[in-house]
Amino acid sequence: MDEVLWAAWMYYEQGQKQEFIADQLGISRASVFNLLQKARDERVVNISIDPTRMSQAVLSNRIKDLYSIDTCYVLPLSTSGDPVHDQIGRLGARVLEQLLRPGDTIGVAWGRTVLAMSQHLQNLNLPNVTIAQVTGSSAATFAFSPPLCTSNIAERLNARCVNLHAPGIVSSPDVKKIFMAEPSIRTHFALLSQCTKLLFGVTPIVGRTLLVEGEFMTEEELQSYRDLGAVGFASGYFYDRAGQIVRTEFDNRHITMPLEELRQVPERICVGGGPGKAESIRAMLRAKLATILVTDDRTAMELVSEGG
Amino acid sequence: MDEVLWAAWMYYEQGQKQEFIADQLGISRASVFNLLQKARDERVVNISIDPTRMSQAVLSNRIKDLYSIDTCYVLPLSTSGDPVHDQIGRLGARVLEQLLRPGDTIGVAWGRTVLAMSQHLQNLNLPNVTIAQVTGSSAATFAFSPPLCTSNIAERLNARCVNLHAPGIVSSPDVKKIFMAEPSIRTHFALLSQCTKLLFGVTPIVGRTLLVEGEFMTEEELQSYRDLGAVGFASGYFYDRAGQIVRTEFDNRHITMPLEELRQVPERICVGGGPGKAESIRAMLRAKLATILVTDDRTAMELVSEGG
DNA sequence: GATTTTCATTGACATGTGCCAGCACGAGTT
DNA sequence: AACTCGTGCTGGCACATGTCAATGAAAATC
Repeated sequence: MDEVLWAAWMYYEQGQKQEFIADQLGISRASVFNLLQKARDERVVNISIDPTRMSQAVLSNRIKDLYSIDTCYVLPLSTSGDPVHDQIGRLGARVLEQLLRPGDTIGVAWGRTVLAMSQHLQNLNLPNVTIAQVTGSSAATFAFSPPLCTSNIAERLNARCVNLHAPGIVSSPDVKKIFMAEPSIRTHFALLSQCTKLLFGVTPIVGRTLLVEGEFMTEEELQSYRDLGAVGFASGYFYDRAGQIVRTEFDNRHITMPLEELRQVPERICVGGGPGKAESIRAMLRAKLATILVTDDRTAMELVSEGG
Repeated sequence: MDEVLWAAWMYYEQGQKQEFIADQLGISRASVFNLLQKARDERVVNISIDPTRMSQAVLSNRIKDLYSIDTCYVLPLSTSGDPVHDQIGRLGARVLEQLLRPGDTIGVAWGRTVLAMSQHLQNLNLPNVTIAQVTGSSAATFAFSPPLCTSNIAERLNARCVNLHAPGIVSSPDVKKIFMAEPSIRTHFALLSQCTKLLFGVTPIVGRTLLVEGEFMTEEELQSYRDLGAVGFASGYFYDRAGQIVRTEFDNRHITMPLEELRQVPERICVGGGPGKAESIRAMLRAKLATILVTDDRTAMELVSEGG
């Protein structure tokens, strides 16, 4: 344990060669390499890119102006092995790390990218940070479910984790009302209304979607939104191409942060990108759900080009 | 500029090889190397070690308990080319980066180690941080003078820099009184009393010292402190082996933060180490000038061993 | 106590990186 | 136009790093 630290210090801060360190510690150079590997794995060393730079590129600024958001971070997407949502999660992690302040309360939705992001966060240790689940859980348990996204992020940030102990969807509007009147649920929503930051993904609603596959809703329920012109879903709400929120009776059974309160949150970070998501993201931006966007360069190109 | 960013991202976040990046960008591998170099120089990438680990070692905890301070960071000192104060400055930089909070006001003294520290700070960008000079300047201009230490740190942290526009030593107590009554000086000292953190070095007062060489005081003035049993100087005050503050008429001509206010600052970080400093540091700790100590392992050993 | 499993450690080889001298090109100078 | 200077890019070599199968010591199992 201590050896990892010493090796890391000598290598990364003092710029010593592995061989020198091996001599000092009386072990083989290969072992020094292993110690350094461990140091990286256990995040004893932080190697990270200043995310503000990612928002200074030309593309970022055009998007920022075009959609009147506060900041846009654009990732240079490479043909590496990692899937797109993983790479975006990585940049999202850097962004959150930079934006995080002591005393923050962060509302977290769910999704593949949000989970990926949680996995790439460094272990930070700012005082008095709270991570709160924005949406109730779905019936099925899958890797990127709301409680998992929330608790993963809280763990990495050494923050208080507040899960929402309620289903995401209930059977009738009346049941929702009953739930919402419960003291423990009321407390949770009171906390949510205090959020200083919000974190969510986007999903288009064409073809097979996570919404249906995650047993969050049925194909029929989803279709009813499509019929009303919805093109995407983010932070708990559906919206159409023009950025208008689309509602059906489903909303009355959905236990999630109210739209008015959501829009009050000063910093609302949306992480999302990859092929086929551009249209959905464009509409989401028009709906003013996000103030900060983290995406990839391909999607960013689409966002500025077909100004449709 | 953009290329630096892309290369850095692909290399450090995606783990691509330089050759691959060279292909992508259509340049030679050597150029990619140069871009990465630039990225490191310009601090587009941050490579740093989590300093909390440095305070979890056995040695750190013994010092912490022995001298009743809040935290002690211990550096594994190697026989590398870098001088000791430079290495300690490096660790000090990591510590400050971790402790820094939005809205902080940081009082900065001066010294070789404090300057070294400023040079190793990353470019951070927390809102509303102020760096204030604790002591007036000396007549001679040397590299680690109070205004330089202050402004270097402020620059790196993108913080407001407030220099103290007054000499460190004046010719008589009356002149000090006149200075202290000046509105601009009063404003400065009002700011200092609001400090949330303090940063200073230590110097032993045997042999040729910076105090005399920096033309801060004369050899005779220094000797008068030695005669009264002083063994060190830190954050503007002399103290003896038992940790008692030692005063001479010199104090009445010294323009610096008052002792009572200094001890009110919640986090007082002392950076210092290297051969011959242990005794001075021990006495400084007894004088309760610091709450946080950053030092090297050799000095740390001395601090716990000869419990004199 | 013998046998198997696990795991950290290592030497040696394969690969990636750092460095430097030399080249090409544009800007400023005569 | 010729010259000089400065800057940025590149090829190729020396060296540093990453990888992996083999080794041996400790722990677990029988």
